[in-house]
Amino acid sequence: MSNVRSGGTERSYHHGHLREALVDAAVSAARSGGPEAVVLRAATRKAGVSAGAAYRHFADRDDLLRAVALRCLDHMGDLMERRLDEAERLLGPDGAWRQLHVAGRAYVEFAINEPGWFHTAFAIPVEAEPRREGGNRGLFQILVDVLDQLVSTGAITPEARLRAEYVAWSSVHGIATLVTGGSLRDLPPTERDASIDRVVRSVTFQVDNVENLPI
Amino acid sequence: MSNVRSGGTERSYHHGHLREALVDAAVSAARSGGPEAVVLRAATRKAGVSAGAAYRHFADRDDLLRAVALRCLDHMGDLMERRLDEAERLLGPDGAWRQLHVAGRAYVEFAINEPGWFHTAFAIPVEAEPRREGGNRGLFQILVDVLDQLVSTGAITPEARLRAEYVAWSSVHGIATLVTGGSLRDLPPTERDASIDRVVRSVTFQVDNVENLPI
DNA sequence: TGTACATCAGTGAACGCGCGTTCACTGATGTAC
DNA sequence: TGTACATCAGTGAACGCGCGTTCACTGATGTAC
Repeated sequence: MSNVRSGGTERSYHHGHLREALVDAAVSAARSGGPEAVVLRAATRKAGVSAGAAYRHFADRDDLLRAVALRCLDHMGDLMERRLDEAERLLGPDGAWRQLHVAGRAYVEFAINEPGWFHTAFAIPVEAEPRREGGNRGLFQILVDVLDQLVSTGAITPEARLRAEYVAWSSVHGIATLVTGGSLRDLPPTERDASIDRVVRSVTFQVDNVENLPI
Repeated sequence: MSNVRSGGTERSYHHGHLREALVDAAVSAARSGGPEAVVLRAATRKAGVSAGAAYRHFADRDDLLRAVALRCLDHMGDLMERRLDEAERLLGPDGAWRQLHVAGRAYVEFAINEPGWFHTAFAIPVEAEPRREGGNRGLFQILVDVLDQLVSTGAITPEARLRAEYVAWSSVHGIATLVTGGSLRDLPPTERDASIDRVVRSVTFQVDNVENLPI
């Protein structure tokens, strides 16, 4: 079974697409088990190949984990792009604000629906790959673009734009983390959703205000 | 060395405080290595005791990890209480806002100065212990109290108070996570600190605003 | 005050586990002539 | 078109590792009489 190619033909000595097959296997393990489930030997087993074969394609286990994390980030970026595309049709003059809102919501949506992938995406440092043809812009770039649009449409001042990515990202990443396995893991779903809603909405006010506090 | 009591007397067959000794050992391992460094066998070795002895005090490894996480949360709560106490002397009429600010800052301060403990604190679900004599109120209770004071001093409306803990906590937990080992791990320190500052300040606006957005 | 005994904290040896990684090898592929 | 050969992806056996956990045991402690 496992040593048969997708076409149904017997697997030859050379696999042909082993690298992808290993990443596929590990990505699917990570989906249910998170980063800990990214296990070299398990991936080779699933690909129907001996354990040592992995080392023709990855320097070590972390190298595989990085590849898996990239795929998880990619899935996340895909969802965000998709949600932004869907929202674009509905766009009014306050469009830039709504994009920020939609992007944030999609971020948390992904974390909730794919907690394994979400945690794997951030389990190891990866430097962004050059954008692939047909690929999404990447999480961070999407956020940057949306915030830049707030400035270019005059919704916020350039002063408010400064470090706004950290503000927006922190909120959304924080609620996503707390709610998927963190301390808020056991919130009842309706309360959980209301909280997410409150957090995502409040990002607007965070980004929009830059006055100084008394201290 | 390791099998000698603190008084310098030879260790007897019965350790006397093995549970604490094991937690101490594991807490100190977690400080530099995070939750993965909480290893039963290592803790017994450090306490100068056989591996099996741990099972007189902990059901399994997770049981030890929970005890360690509680201690980490406790350290965190201590820092927050301390910072709040220090700030109290300086308090003016806008005191409640400043308390929120100080508490948030202390949260991130802890994460940055003790990343191992910070990650261990949230590595496993723990239900809060009853408050010990002289102990702190616990992270979440501190946050709740501070937010309640915003209402009682009239700084925010009861409506704004609703789910404000999630909003405040998400921001602060998000930036702490991203900056300690997360995607913002490599931010240069000055930029990092400026970002933390921006995020913590912006919590105010998040909490203070509850208007509805167009969507 | 002394002795028998229950209690229970710690011993030490062993188990099974699955992992990451290395290495000399072998089989398939494709290229040069 | 056929043959020699270099290349390199995959084999399979082995290594060392340290872990969590169990178990029959032993030694110290404190309590009842």
